[in-house]
Amino acid sequence: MGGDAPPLAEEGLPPEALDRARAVAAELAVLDRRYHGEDAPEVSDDVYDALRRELEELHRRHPVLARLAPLPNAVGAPPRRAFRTARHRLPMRSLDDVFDPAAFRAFDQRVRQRLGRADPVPYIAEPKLDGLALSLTYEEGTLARALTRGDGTTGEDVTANVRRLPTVPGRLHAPAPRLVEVRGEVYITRWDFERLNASMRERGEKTFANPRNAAAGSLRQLDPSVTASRPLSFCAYALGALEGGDDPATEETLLALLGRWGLPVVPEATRLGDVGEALAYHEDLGRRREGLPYEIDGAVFKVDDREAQRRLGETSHAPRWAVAYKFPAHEQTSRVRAIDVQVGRSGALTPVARLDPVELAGAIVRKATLHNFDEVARKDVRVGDTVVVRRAGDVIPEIVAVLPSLRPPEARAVVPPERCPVCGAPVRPRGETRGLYCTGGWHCPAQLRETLRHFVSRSALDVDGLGPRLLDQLVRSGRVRTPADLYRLGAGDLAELERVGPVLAEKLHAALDRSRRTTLERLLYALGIPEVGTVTARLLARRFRGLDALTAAGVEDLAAIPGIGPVVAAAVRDFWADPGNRAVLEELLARGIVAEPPPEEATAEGKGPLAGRRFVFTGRLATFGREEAAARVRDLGGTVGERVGRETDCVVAGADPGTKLDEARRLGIAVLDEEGFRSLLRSHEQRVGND
DNA sequence: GATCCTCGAGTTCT
DNA sequence: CTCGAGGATC
Repeated sequence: MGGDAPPLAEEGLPPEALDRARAVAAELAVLDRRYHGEDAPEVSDDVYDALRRELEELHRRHPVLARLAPLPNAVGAPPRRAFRTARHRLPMRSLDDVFDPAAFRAFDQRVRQRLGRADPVPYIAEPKLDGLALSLTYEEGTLARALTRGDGTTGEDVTANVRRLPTVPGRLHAPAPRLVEVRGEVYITRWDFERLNASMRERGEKTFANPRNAAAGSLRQLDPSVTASRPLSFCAYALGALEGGDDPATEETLLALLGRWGLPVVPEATRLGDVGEALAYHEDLGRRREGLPYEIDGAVFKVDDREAQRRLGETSHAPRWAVAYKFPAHEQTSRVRAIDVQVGRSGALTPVARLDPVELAGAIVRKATLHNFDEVARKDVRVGDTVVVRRAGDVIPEIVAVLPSLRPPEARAVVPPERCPVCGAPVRPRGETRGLYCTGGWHCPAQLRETLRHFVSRSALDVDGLGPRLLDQLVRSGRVRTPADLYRLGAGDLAELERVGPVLAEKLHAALDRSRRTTLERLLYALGIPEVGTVTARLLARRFRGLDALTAAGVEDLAAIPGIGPVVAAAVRDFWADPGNRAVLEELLARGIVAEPPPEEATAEGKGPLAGRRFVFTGRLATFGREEAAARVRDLGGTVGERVGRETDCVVAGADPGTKLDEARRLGIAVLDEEGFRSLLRSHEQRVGND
């Protein structure tokens, strides 16, 4: 066999693997050209890396693909014509990447094996700044030439621009060798980046997508005076060619030498004794990443001993003695397996992309919302597409963009459904927002289940243990048709559900029973009145203090409440006007729901030591939950907001604070840590107690 | 009528 | 967290 097989019928190579590999290789080549030829690549490094890893993985699985669809010469792009080009004395290589501790340990293993050492090898570690690599040649101590990396062999001559950078010395402080090539990174701090973009916006110019693009774009200006006006920083981290001087024995002494020459040296560089310390360094840097003044995408580890470096040598594209240990990507590529349609409690139909699982900022992401069908159309997401996925604010996955060149030919655009995918009821657009809604109401199992989920949620009636799976069973078996039906269930009924034994049934029954005693504002929120969330529910509860007064209230009475206008008032009115809603409310009350009005003091406004003061919480508080903390503030007459604005008086920051803390600092708003907050409460609560 | 802020509603994963 | 839109304010 095999003798007369056609040349391309390679053993076990599925044709789709070949197609995919070729498509990815072609896309990488395009990105390469764009990245090196212009300054505004459409996709981030993360995306580029993800595609490259995918192709490498295909090569591993089907080695023949390495020949049929090779990795494009990673840094092989024509430099921009406008700059003169010059060859590097020594090629500027890239570094191999690793992404997890196991791969880093494997790197260390290889190093020690090649060096024939059983004992630990010390490393120098430094943050990997997200900027633009630069090579500076000093002759007799004077800056003679500055080259970008270019394709690694040949770079662009940006000497005139670099001479205008305040952090690059024109002359080295003595004693300098006859010729030395210093390598480092041009970058821009987060703060400078913000300011630069702000001023570009003011002048109506295009802003930069990220600090790296800003640094690259600013350095590669044809007019050096423009470069001079940009807030570029530089730091040095390596030596290239060296003539007429002593080669330092270790990376540590090398960095010290760079410093003595008057060059800014890469910050946070640290010598580490072994792998364990290296891993700890990486972890620590990752924790501090967001707080650093510049953007980094990982850490670089180099064997400290330069003689050992020489013995290790290099592969065709990277040194064997160094590695870039990158942080988990904030952006990744994945493929859309399907586009599901979810039905929310209001009947809203939401398209959700089911994705090939990818790790993103430390979590495995399988789904990403597409919000509505307009968005699907605008982004033109199709089943089978390769997409760029990001976790917005490192939390909620979103599809940033589609890579259209990787679209398989059979991918078809998604058609918005005409009938609810769950209950088959017709679908209608609602209002101006062109979202689609299922018209099935509580006959639609999905709508009913989501309504119940809201009803038992923590801010509503807070029934512990009644999750979506159980609710789904209750709905589908017909045991529950309205929220009030929940209170008809006995422990026996609950025990009939799948995966519910007598013990759990008893617990659920008790939880339901407990939830009967609640507050008016919780009940109002639980009912799911359109336009009424927690805040509006509280306003209504404080003003009317009872369901009879509330259901009898006219639109004018409602709209008279500050914070409630005609739209919300009408929504509340309409809700009570619906006989079905009234029936559910009556039945809830008949089944023993007791809604406590808010305490009298809370009704009076502008009282209490914190009256008129607005608090916002961010981060995790160790000694109480967010809700409890908020309740304590309100007890003292203060208000609690969700977002930081000019109205905010005080931000309370717990562990791992979010962007709200930055916003507070920016606006110059008082910030309390948890301890400060507790003592504030203590002092005021005592005074109230003593009255 | 424009502008700024806040609220509601939808979303993911641990 | 983000979006869109309601409400308050000038």
